[in-house]
Amino acid sequence: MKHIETYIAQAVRGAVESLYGPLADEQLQIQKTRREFEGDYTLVAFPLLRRSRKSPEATATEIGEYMQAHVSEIRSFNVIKGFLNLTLDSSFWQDRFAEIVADEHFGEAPATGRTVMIEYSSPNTNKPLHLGHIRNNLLGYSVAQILKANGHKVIKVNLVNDRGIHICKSMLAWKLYGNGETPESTGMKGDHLVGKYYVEFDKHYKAQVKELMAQGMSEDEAKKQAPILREAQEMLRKWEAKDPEVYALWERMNGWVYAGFDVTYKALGVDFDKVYYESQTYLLGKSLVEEGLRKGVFYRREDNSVWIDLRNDGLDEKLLLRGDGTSVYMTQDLGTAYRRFEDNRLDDMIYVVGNEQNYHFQVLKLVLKKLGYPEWSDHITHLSYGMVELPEGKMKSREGTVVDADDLIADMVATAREMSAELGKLADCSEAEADAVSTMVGLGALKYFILKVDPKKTMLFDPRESIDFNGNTGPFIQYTHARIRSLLRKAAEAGIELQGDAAAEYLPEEIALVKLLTDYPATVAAAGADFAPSIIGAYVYELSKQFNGYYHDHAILREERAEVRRMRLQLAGQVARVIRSGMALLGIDVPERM
RNA sequence: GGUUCCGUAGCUCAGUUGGAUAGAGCAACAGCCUUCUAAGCUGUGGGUCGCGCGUUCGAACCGCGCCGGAAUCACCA
Repeated sequence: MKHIETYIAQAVRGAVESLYGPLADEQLQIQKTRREFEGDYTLVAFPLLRRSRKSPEATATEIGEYMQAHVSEIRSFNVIKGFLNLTLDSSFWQDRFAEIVADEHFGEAPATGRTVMIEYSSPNTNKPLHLGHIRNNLLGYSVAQILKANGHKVIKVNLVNDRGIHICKSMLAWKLYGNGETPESTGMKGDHLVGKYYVEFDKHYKAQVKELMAQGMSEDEAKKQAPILREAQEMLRKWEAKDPEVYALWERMNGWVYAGFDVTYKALGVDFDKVYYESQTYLLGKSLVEEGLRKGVFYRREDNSVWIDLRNDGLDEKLLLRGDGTSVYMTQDLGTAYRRFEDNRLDDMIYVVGNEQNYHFQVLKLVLKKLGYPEWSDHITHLSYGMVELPEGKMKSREGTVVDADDLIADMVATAREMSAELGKLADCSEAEADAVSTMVGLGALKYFILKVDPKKTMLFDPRESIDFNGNTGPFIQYTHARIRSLLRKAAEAGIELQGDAAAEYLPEEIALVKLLTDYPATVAAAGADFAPSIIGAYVYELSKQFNGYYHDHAILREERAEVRRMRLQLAGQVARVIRSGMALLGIDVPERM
């Protein structure tokens, strides 16, 4: 189905041009009529005054009269100040509704042939996932869903930071204090067990620093000299040299972490088409650095380190390769970017990474451009998101104020369960069904809460108060869906035929719902263009809210006129369908009952 | 100090890319369940859109300058 606004715009343009002659695009301003005024679409007359040489009111009236006479879909119009409000005939909307019902792929754009890669999650393997990762994962997954709905081929990738000093810290602490503990022996999730030893390391490290300082060493020196840190650094060197014992321990403990992550990812409902491991990619990019040196884009310092000078671009000098020839973050990212574009013929590459990396991505794009790959540079998007803060301020792992992802998910589900029990909602359900619904609702609340916020903004998360199940929330939308599904079940039980002709007079509220439904494809397109799940969230909420008002005021199943009842059931069914579809773009499931 | 981002109701957030009287939810208060699920619906109160100047028919939105906050500017990843 074509976007209706485009169709209307063409009709209006035709009318205005036959009155005043050819128009530039910016002179034709059409928008949906605001709710407080009567009408479907509004033409702003001000930009046309120079052509009409009349007052705003006279211009708008003239166009309105012309359109009413010449465009069959226009039923009436009114003019308020310089605004021409056009009302379409209700048969126009009924035809649109019939199109929606018939369209099996409503809301999905046809294939574009474009391939987009999106990287998200990108965890370290030394500790479990936390609230910040949740925002990242939900954003990445949702944007991937939205891009698919926009007709792109999407490749979801994870880049796991599985190597480095942080992993060695956990490994060493486990070796020293672990007594051979395993996830099996302790019953702990693997990522939590490894995280426990990361904390353990920090404890001993701090104690050692304190002791060295008590012996008269300066703080800076003590922080460098603490034996346990030296040992961890030694371990990293051994790892790079592929020392069999260290390597085996590394593989074993990372294996625990991956098993743990898998559980969390599954609980969150996110997945990946491909997982990259930094241990396999960290050497990439060195040849690109060589290339940059040859081209004179980079330069080498006396100590052999390689740099790029970006001061003319408003940035600083940036290190690309260490003096000892080992790679840094930027080296690796250049390499992976190169490989990804070469291997996959990507049209776009999206990185879902926190805003603390804004500078990094500025540099990455500039370096690629200067290396002579503007076609990549221009198609890299850093989908930057703000921190999630707690009422006490920022999360700090050292102070134990981190909100653990697994705990949070479990809490949300438990709360949903309690709420259901309190409201007596799932009394006649099986235990398994009650579990499934509570999981959907708890996660729906969490996901919607996070995704409705503009990613750029730092957001506040109050574990006690923020997550609500009433008002502008995931459960509100899920509930709307469940009520409609209940209606349809009952209709089926009563043997009411839903298919077929449903010719009936539409109420204004019903036209309003149809209008909202027709907005869905354009909403999906807008969300895709901006990588903005929040646009979908706002739309689905609006649709639910509007339907709830309608549901409250009008009988649907209890309506006695058969064709009106059928039309209303069909309308409700399409609302439920679009809710389900939109929520799926957010990665949120909707229940049949709740 | 440089760069980037943010600032809208007591709180959490929208605001269709410059349009009409700036909107939701939460919290507060007042109502609505013998009738399709009350996780719902209706109503009341609540605003110097951080501040100032400019651009124009028109600015929360664009430009400039301030104020406040965040991130970053590492031979960490």
